[in-house]
Amino acid sequence: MTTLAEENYLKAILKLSNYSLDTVSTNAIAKELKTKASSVTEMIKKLTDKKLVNYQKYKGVSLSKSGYKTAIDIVRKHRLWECFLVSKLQFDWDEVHDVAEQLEHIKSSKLIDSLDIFLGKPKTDPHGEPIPNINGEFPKLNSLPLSEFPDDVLGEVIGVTNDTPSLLKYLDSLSLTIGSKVVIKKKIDFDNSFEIAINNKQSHISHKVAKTLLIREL
Amino acid sequence: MTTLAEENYLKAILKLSNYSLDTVSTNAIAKELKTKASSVTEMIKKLTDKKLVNYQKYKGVSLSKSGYKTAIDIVRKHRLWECFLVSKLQFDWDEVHDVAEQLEHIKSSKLIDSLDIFLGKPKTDPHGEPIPNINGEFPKLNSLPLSEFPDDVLGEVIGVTNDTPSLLKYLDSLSLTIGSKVVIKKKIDFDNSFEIAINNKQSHISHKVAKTLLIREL
DNA sequence: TATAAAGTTTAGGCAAATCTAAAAATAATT
DNA sequence: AATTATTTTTAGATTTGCCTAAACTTTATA
Repeated sequence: MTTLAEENYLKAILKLSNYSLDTVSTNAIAKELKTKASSVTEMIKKLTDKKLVNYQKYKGVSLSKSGYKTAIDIVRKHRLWECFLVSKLQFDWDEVHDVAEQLEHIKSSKLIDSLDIFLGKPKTDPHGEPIPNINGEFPKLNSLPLSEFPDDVLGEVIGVTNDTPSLLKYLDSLSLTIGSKVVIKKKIDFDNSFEIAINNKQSHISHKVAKTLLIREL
Repeated sequence: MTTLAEENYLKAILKLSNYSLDTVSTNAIAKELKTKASSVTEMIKKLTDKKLVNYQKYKGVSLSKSGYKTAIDIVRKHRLWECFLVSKLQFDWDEVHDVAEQLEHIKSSKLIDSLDIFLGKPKTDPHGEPIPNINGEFPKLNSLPLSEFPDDVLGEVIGVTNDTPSLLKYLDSLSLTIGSKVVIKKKIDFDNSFEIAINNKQSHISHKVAKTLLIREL
């Protein structure tokens, strides 16, 4: 059985490895979890003992197969609970994160599988992030970040890969939400920003914001 | 903010005081939480510092006003989550306890109040236990334990004040579930047991079981 | 390629929550 | 009322997860 702290470490490693089995550095984990590198080293040892990660001193950690599955299950729970909060309890999409952060640690496979069915086995959470299925596999969503989307092609926003409330509020203010139609009009080389049309209305966004938007070609 | 351990102590004290502000002994708490009296003493000191209980050495503890409200809120959460599991996720009533035990510690008043509305503000949980409202008040349910119910009067089972799975399975096997019609036919003095009719079918139950059944006169 | 800088680990402590064993207070019994 | 039994508290350890400071590796730079 994994503790709450262990689960948060596994989740951080999964995120920093871009949902792969790639190696992640001690400092990166410390930064992600707002803790100290020495604490990370200690926890890595415990995770190693439990065979949840592979580790070599000074060389970084990577998730083991079972660590990967454990971490994916937490992501699955987090995203399903976000769906529940938004679609059943009328939460706004910028209010769900902290509560889902708690709910993701509830241990009951019957609970999460029933919830999945109750919600109609959603493929994405309210921010458009893909939800791993019961076997830990991600659905394929044929989408690209806006920052990599081709110019002058009509696309639809299907997700936001960051749920910082300030970003979500900003996007709301631009009417740049799930379902919005977007076209890249011009790329500004100087700062990598974008002139775009949102539902045919002219606008401008930074590269940092463009990276967070998932777009599907229409 | 209360820790998980603190919340479990408050809940135990509330239960042992019969949902009052009565004094409870150290040993009783230790037994309820399957821990040692010395651990209880230590925790009581912390709860005292946080003004959640009133305490005098060797004289037992009682909940303070704020401790009572905190404990009642946990009970409210526990019972609302049980409703959710049974009515929305198709759990059986004998499967909900362990999961609700985890869910009751999720901290978000918006979550629990939305859940309450989503469920239609239920007055009782799947075992018939009353659910405190948002102000911590119990609904009145005009019912009695079967052990105190008058003879030869038709009643309806509206609750079971104990959710041990073995009891619930036993009650299922007797068809003695919420909504069943019962009449006490005879009290057996020797062991305080009861001859009863369940939906007009003759049966026999112990005093211990009769105490757990909440009956409303029809 | 030596040396400085950055990253990582070890050593030693701290707080929360638990335990055992022993001491102290209260309650029960002769 | 004195003694025994029970209950409660204290003292001292243990585990988990975190911290700071110092030591050690690796990487970058002059």
